Amino acid sequence: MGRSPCCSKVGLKRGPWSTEEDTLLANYIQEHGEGHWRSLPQKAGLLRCGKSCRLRWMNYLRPGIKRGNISTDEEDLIIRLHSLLGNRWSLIAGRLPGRTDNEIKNHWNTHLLKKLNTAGIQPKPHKDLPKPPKKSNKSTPPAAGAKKKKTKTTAAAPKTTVYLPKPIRFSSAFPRNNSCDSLLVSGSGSSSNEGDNNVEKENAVLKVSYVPCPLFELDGDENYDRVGVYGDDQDFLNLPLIHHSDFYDDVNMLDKVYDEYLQLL
DNA sequence: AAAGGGTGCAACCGCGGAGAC
DNA sequence: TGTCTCCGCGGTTGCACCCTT
Repeated sequence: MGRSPCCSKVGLKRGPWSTEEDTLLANYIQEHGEGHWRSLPQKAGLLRCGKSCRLRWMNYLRPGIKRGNISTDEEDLIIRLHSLLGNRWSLIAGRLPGRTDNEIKNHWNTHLLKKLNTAGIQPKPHKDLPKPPKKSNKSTPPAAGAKKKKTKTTAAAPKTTVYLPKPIRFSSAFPRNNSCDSLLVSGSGSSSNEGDNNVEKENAVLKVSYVPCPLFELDGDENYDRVGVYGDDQDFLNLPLIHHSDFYDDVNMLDKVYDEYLQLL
């Protein structure tokens, strides 16, 4: 195909953005709106490539961006969403208002991964899962792990079904307060002293939080989809779990996970 | 106080999807 | 149907800052 580079690198500035550049970009977007990133730098008087402008806007300049201080609740949610979605940072970010995919990705790689490792958990995003079906909706991203060297989806791919379950609450099953402490597993033994051993407690939270589940697809608005990656005739709910877990051994548990997720939102 | 290593974050890179033509 | 462009995504890198010795 001979894809041309997104921008000629000759004469374009790289590296950290100056406040002057930020101002130029922000002013231009305020006036003209987002989009047309390729032509934006020239029009805005920036010596940057469009991708760089877009990234700067999305991750830093965009109104409503929260920076730093990711709370434990947010961490918890990230872990849970990651267990559901894998490395689909944009989807995860979409569930955390004011957070960017880049920030979440960085936080995951620098903080949460370590925490999980400390807790003896090896996060396994759904690399081995079948790819989610392409939705007609443009917002559907590719499956995590299907990024590099991925082959084009075959035209003969089976027709897929998108499930749109109604949220059903199971609050009694997973009683939950703000910090999800109620999800602590008492099986590991001493949970007698409340709030004393923070590390153990945190690890327990992590152990519960990071539970591999079948793949879910979130759409852009406040609805959610359960995406069947299976053929029309197959009953998604009857399919076995792809990742086995001590915690989730039946379909009801999946619904509970769903409910937890909804409650978190 | 200085050096070295570690950490965290901003930015870049390369790829694929989607749409236009 | 094939090609091209734009856009967005996830993985990776570079570097400034922080911490330890």
